[in-house]
Amino acid sequence: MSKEITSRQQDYSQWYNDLVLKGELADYSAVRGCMVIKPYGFALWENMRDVLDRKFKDTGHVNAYFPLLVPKSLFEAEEKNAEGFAKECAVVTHYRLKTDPEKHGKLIVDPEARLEEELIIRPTSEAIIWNTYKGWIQSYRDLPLLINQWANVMRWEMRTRLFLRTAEFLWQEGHTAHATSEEAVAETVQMLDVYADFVEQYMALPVIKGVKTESERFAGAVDTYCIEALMQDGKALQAGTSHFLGQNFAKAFDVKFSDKNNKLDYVWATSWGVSTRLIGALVMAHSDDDGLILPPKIAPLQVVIVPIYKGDEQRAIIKEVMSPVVKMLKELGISVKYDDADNSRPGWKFAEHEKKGVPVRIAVGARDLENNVVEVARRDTKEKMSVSMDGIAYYVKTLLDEIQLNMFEKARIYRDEHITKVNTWDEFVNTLETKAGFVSAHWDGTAETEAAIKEKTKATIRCIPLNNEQESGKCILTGKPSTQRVLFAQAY
RNA sequence: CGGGGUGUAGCGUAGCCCGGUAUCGCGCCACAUUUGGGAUGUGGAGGUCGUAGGUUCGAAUCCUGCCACCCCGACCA
Repeated sequence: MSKEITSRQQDYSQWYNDLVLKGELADYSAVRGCMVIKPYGFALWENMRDVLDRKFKDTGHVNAYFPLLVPKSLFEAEEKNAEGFAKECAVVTHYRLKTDPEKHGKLIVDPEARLEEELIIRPTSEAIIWNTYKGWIQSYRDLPLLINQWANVMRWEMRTRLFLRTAEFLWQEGHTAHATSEEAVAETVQMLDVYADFVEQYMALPVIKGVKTESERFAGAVDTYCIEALMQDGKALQAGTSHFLGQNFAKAFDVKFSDKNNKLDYVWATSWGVSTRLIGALVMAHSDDDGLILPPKIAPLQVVIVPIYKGDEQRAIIKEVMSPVVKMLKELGISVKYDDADNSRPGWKFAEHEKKGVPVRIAVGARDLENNVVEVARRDTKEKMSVSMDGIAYYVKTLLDEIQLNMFEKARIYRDEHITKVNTWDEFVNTLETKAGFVSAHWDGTAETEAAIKEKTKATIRCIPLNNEQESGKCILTGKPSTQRVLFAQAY
């Protein structure tokens, strides 16, 4: 059916690109590794952002904004953080251009305008934020400090992919400061729960909550908590992270507070973030060979109505009959487009809206009007139903909820079927090669073994699941004793 | 950054080896007939051939640099 979209089977990567480009989520730009987020894709991001922002505020956070540029001296203050990001930083060295004396109409960097101190385009904002917090925190009364920022960041990645890994991306980053370690850990876990709830309830994407191993940890963190999702090709994708930073940044930026007993101590910190990468996850997890399939709760457009008419008179009559339906849907909080544009035919519109993943389509023609029905088609299962006009808005509202649940269930079943417990190295390798997905296996707890497994199979430890069942076993590679299974997978 | 590939109208392409001013399809515009799964006919518009140089009487074509994109690696959210 689809003339434009490469099938998953044929070329999974190309399928993904086709969906993003032809689903009008984003476009390539003239800048290396940077994409243009198109209106439809940005509307999706706005919906996601709005839900998350509400959740952050409901858990006591406020928004602020910090500078894009970070002086190098601040950036290097927290050693591990600086080291971790150093090789992917864009650096501002000059503040002026001038006309090229040799080539008319061209500009060159003015060598006279070199900055005394280079400025780093933030790959993440801990440095500039903690430098600021130093001035804001003196007493336990100033704590906790619970701030989030919506921003763009830049990481000069070697190889970029639309939404999944772009040089510049949009995200939110929460940065909090607390009086005790316990409180900071509780915050870290709370925000992980916020993310998990959002991704599962709104994006209809089941996740596994866990903790990263040392080698996968955020640079500068004591612990990195994460949510991991599974894509349709069996690869895992890190959907969000929440870091317990201990006192590392407080020490690096000298942020101390007096407690109730007038004792001076460094504050405890967290940071947490999700990015436009989530859109990539959404696309890869749910869509099919006909195009995007978007979950109703965050779809830019939930319902499209396509009238089918012969001549202007019928077109007017159908519009007349359907306008109360449109009104009613809007009153129920449903976004709806009445697509009676005369420049394309119904079949074209059907295909177009399927490609863009609109959850519900209503088609209505003269034949339907006679019978007081409409044709309702759902994007997730592609089922078509003839439904009475009476109470149609409520029917659609219920259907949207059902689609949301169905999408989650389908993804959950797929995910659960792709968590395989293995006990030997052969089973492990075989599972990765033939089935993919998460592989649950014993590991001896060392970074060396983890690296060796990555070297041999490309699989990494995605996480040690929270509330993990404790059981004794033997490491699949070394045979050394282990107390719990961890989740391996090949990842994006 | 290493290996492989690509860049010609909005999209997909032919032409390149062997230099002589760009082919076809879709889309777009106008009109007509159409409209329940990507309509049909007739007429028409649209191109600094990624970009900057070089060779040449003449470059989409040959040479060099650069840029971007795709795939595979290393790196990474």
